Order: sequence, then C-alpha cells, then structure tokens
Amino acid sequence: MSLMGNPNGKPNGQVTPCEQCPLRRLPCLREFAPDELEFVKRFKTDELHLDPGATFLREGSRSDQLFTVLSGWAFRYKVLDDGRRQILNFALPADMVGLQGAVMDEMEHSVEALTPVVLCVLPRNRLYELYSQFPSLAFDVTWLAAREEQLIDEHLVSIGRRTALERVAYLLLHLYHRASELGMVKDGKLQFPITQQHLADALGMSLVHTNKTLKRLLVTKSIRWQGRTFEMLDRGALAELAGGDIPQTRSRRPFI
Amino acid sequence: MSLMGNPNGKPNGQVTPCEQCPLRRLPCLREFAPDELEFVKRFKTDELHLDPGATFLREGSRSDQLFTVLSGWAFRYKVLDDGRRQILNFALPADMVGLQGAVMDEMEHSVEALTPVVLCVLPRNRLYELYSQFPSLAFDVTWLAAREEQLIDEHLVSIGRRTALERVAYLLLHLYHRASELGMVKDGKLQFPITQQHLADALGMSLVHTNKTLKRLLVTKSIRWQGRTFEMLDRGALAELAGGDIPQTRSRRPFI
DNA sequence: CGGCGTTTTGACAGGCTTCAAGGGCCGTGG
DNA sequence: CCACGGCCCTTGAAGCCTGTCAAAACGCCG
Repeated sequence: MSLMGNPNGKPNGQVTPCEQCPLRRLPCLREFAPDELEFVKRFKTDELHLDPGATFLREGSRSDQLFTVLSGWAFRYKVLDDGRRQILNFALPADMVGLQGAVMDEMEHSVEALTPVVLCVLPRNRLYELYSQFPSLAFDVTWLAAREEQLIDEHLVSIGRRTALERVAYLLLHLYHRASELGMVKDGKLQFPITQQHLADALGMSLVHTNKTLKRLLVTKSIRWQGRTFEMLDRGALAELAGGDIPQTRSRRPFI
Repeated sequence: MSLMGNPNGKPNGQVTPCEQCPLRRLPCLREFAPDELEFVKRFKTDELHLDPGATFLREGSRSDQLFTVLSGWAFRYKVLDDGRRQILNFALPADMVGLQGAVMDEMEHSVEALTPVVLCVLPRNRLYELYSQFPSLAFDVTWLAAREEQLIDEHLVSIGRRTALERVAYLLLHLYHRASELGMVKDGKLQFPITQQHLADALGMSLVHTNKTLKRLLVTKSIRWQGRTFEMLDRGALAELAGGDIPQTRSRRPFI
C-alpha cells in the first residue's frame, strides 16, 4: 500500500498491545473472549499514524490491508471526473475501514484523515484465516458491515428526501451522537474537525448554501459551533429540526 | 414474520431443491463445493412466493429470517413520518435481503416486491451456525454485504452530486447492467417493472421532474422505454450522459 | 505583515418542486 | 358493450430553493 501525500505516515512504530487498546475501555463495545484477544493480537500486524489530510485508501487501487480506527476522524468519499466530490460517511474510532477492498478487487472509494489518525492494521490476506478460526469475530465483521450500510441508508434518505435544513441538522445530530457514544463529548462539547466544505460535500449541497443553511440553524440556538468546537445546547430542538432523533443501536457493538 | 398486505404469500409450498436452484445456472455466480451445497440444502427452510406490492420486510419490525431472491424484482426503502419515501436500492435475483435485520436488532428499512417474487428463506437464528461450520459461506455473506454497500455508495454519489439527467441515465444503465449479468436481457430488451414514481423516489426527485428529465433522455434515442419494456439502443451514448459506464465486478460473485 | 484556507454575504439565474389538469390504459361491474 | 375508477404518464405555469459567480472579512501561521 502506498501512503502518497502523507509526510508523516509512520508504519512500524510502537504498536500498542491489544490489551491496552484504547477501544477496549469503551463501554459501548463488547469484550473479547480470552482466545479472541489472543488471536486478534497476532492478527494485528502494525499500527499507522497519519496526519490530517492523508489519503490512506485510494479509489481504483488495490489494498493489501484493512484498518480499524483507533483514534481520530476520517471520511470515505468518491470523486467524479470533473472534481465533484461526495463524502459517503465519516469514520470514527472503532469503525472498520477498507473491508470492501479486502473482500473484493479494488477500492471503489477513497478514505482521508481529518485529524491525526491512528489505525490498527490488519492484513487482507489473513482475513480468511480469521473467518476460519474465529466465527465469532467473522460475525462481528459482518455486524460492522451491516451497521455501516445502515448509516449510509440513513444518509441516503437525508440527501434524497430531506430539506437542506433537515439535512444539516440531522448530520450534526448524527455525528454528535456517535462521538458521544465514544466518550468524545465533555460537557456537551466536542472537538469537531469538519469544515463547512466537508459538510457540503457530505450533504450534496453547495458550500454557499450550506453556509446559509447553517446560519439559519445557528439562530435557533440549538447548537453552537465556533472554531473547532461544537456544542450541543438543545438536543431536543435539533432533533425536531432534523425531523427525528437518531435511532438507538441496542445490541452490543463489536470491534476488531 | 408477518406478511401483511400480501394476499398470496404462500409459505410451505413446493421448495425447489438447491440442486435445481435457478441461480446455480447463472455463469456470473460461483459454484458451491459439494459440502457447501449439502449444508445450504439443510439451511434453506422454506420458499416464499409473493405478489407484486407485497411488503415482506418492514421497518421497525424484528425479522426471524433472511432471504435470497431467487426470481423477481424488489426494492428496499425508507419512509419519513410525513410520507416522503426514499428507495435505497433494488434487489434482483441472487441478492440477499434482510441481513441487517438478521445481524442487528430490528429492520431499519422495508422491502417490497415489484414483480412476483420467489424468495429462498434462511432462518436467522441459524446464521451463526453457518458462520461456525462454513467460513467460506460466511465470507460470501460478507462479500454480498460489501457489494451492496458499494452499490449504495454509487447511488449516494448520484443523488448527492449528479445532475438530474445524469442520475436518470446512470440508474437506468445500472439496472440494465445488473439485469444483463443475470441473463434477463434478450436482444437488448428487458422487462422493466418500474414506474416513474419508483425512479423519482430512488433518485430523490419529484415525479414531475423525473418525467421531464426522462423525456429529455428519450429524445437522445439511446434507450427506448414503452409499457413495461426497456430497450437499450446505444449504451455508449447512455454511459456518456451518465458521466461514465458501470465499473465491472471482477471477482466471481457468490450467492447463498 | 503577507498568504492561504475558511467563513460570510449579496445578487442573479435557473433547476426543481408544487399545483393543477388532462389523457391513456386496463380491469371491474352494470 | 359501455361506463367508471384507479393507476400511470404527460404537460403547463408559477415560484421557491439552490447553485454559481464574485468579493470581502476573518483567523491562523510562518
């Protein structure tokens, strides 16, 4: 795999042992059984530290590995020939990235880091080994894939059928909700590494109109967003504007 | 599972033995190994025959089974409180439906038959058994999930970033392409069970504008669409209007 | 201080939705 | 056999929503 455009890609640095994986501390994630943990330890070949802006998976390329996000934000996207960009969704800690490339031929989308990102590296050619030896983990991979599809489905509804204001409100609510589950929210405040251009490209809107819509949202005082800090002031009001709150995931979420 | 609104749901009819499964005749699908076939035979508990319009998976409900489409067309969709509908994608033969519901808690979308549909019924509570005993089949399930996500990704790009004309052209090209792989096209002609309302709901456009855009497309003479028959006249021209042809799937596609 | 990426604002054109109404096709029932 | 209703397709008109163009303000960093 190449890390073009990433001045700071540091493969083979210190690899955090899985026992101390930051993800294992998260209450929203399920625990590994001892033998699973043992297997995953051997499965993790490397750790990657990326700078913001680094594209670590590229549309059209073949990837030899798949990743789990250990920390930081990233986003999946596709671009058309003339440069139009569509952000498909955002990847946060505990999200798996690159499964499509691992299962199929080549990547059909790219992934870029928004913040400094730490990735757990899993070798693509051993994925089948995981399926053979640990069906429970294989099931978890499927769980993760199914959940991601669910998120995209909801996103599709937004872009297809929601008004501009609803779209913005829903996406912000969605991201806040996910970050909150991961313990990234303190006092209703969240470090938010997204620009309005990202928002626009995710929502299928122009930058200008995104900005004006966001302004309309801000005067409702349901949220505050200054600099890189996002603050939830009135979740109920925001959910109202979004046309409904986020559906809860009941089952215990796996990670690998 | 309930089959509300389906006057003709015929469970427990004659179940086609897997050896004679119509899908196995398709050259685009991979073969089962003998022991896989043996297992799948025991895994298939039933066969469901549905009428057009039957909703066989419903948003918000728990489903005890997942399905493989053996024949016919269906579509996945979500509706907002006020009735706005978004079609997420279309399901054709060899597509798996309901995996989200089988892996997670409850369905986040509904699925409705467009034509008479025959479904292969697989019990949800035995999915883990499949994962334990046949990692190769488990891998196939993941493959199918990954591919579906890929299709939705592309759809998301359409809705978010393509013009109305490009959207219509791309979706028609996409459906034609898939139907073609499945041997449903003869002489460039295809039985097309979709109304303009379906197109509109899939593309996130109004019915009126979909109609007018379709008219613009028809005068290019790249396609013909009369009654229930769709005919491809100039695929190159259509691909041009769509802003690119469909990316080919290289790896041999599995089905279960 | 200068440069660059991001955020803001205004103006304007046109794409798209909505409202409205008519036509065609087909199955049902008188 | 014909009338009727339902569903789908079609078309026109009006106006809002949204994209594009342009320019300026802001904030951050070397």
